[in-house]
Amino acid sequence: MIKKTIIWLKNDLRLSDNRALSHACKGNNKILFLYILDETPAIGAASKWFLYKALKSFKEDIKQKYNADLLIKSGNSKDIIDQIAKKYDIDSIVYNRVYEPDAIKRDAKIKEYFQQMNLEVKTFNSSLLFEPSKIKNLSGSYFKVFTPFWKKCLTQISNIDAPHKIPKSLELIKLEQNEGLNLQDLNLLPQSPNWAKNWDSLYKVSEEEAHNLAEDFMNNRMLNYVEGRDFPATNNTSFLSPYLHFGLISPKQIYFKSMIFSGNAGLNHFLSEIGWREFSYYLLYYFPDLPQKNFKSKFDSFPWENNKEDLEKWQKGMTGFPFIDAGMRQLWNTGWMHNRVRMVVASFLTKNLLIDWRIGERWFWDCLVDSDLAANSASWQWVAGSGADAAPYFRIFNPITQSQKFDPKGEYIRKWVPEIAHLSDKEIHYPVHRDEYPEAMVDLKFSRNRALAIYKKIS
DNA sequence: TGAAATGTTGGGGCG
DNA sequence: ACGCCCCAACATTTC
Repeated sequence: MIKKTIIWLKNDLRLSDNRALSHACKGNNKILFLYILDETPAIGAASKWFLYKALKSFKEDIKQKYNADLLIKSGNSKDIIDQIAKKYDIDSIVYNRVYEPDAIKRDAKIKEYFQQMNLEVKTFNSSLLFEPSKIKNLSGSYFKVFTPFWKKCLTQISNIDAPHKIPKSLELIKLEQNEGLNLQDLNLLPQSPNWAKNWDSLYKVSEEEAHNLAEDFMNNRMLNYVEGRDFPATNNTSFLSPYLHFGLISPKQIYFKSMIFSGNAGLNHFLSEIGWREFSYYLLYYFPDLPQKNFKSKFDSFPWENNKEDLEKWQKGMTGFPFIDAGMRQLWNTGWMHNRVRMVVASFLTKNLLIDWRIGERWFWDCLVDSDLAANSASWQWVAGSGADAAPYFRIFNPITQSQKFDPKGEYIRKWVPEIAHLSDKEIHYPVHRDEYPEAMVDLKFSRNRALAIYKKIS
């Protein structure tokens, strides 16, 4: 008997190691590829650009490999699936789980609804190495500190099943003419101004490219990862974050690919970065308010100043601190910022400017191509000190020292803050008022001590 | 996945 | 030769 199956795509825009897809291809199934733009949560502007490219590539891939079309819809997921299920006489719905709190709630309702309608609903984990519900500490509760969490995960890492291959062939449900939307109709691309007009040269977005990046990283930079990862002027990180977020590559694929470096320090470090991603999802799973609420409630009484002009200077990269401004401009112009610099600008915003981490989180959310609710909120809380296993309150980065350490020749600064590119390697780290370039917006010593006093009081 | 303040040590200049 | 001081350089403590 032939079963008609919807494969409901979310942040799993790939054909290889797509657990829901490989399941749907087993047995006597006819498949309908469905993508619904159901913004839960609302997607940031830069991420929308990446999503557009990812969908475009996925659409092309299924066309080329299976001569399949992607049915694109926008709106309420349940209503849309319901309508399609009825129209095409669907028997079964399969999808890979997502782990954002609102989406979990939404999907639970959807699953229940269709099961009651006697449809088969099958879900899979295709975006995490470890299912959050399966990792617990000895007392049966959840880990709140990264190291023991990751240690526990590592004891189970050899159980991870190998990535699935791309299904060779599949049967299709024939779509009616003009069913669904054109990709353009989703309004994912910026119009006026089109700030992403040169982004095609920055990102090739495809499943194939995700694997190329992973391999390029492993072949050329993994061995130097421990040291190299900290220098924003160099290209020593994997650059995989947006591809991971939208599922153009899975963490299991990355893990298996990286096994040739087994035992290497670079690999362990790299895997622990994957581990932080897992930990972020894990925390979000057990503490669904993570994007809004301080994990440590002591921080609820933190006297944030939230000065609007200060925030704007930070957002525009006009703080007068070259390293900070380089980072903020890299973010604005490219939708990405080097991890080392993310920590420094976040520390500056929360500690030197006393601006609420949630405001910084929102800015990153809108500007990053790799915006990820779990990673973004967990990381901002980590920097602010309000998070689980957070940086201690007194760990305040000095943007000048960080600049001297991690951009010793000022290459990163020169690239993004050209107004001061003529300064010497020595001078370039220090705030200088030059023409359009502003004076330092705060006194580091003063603002540091002010933050210390406040943090000391509330913790 | 800090930085600054404070403490300790040891070499060298000097009377 | 010796004690004294200075001050890097490193170590420890504190925030």
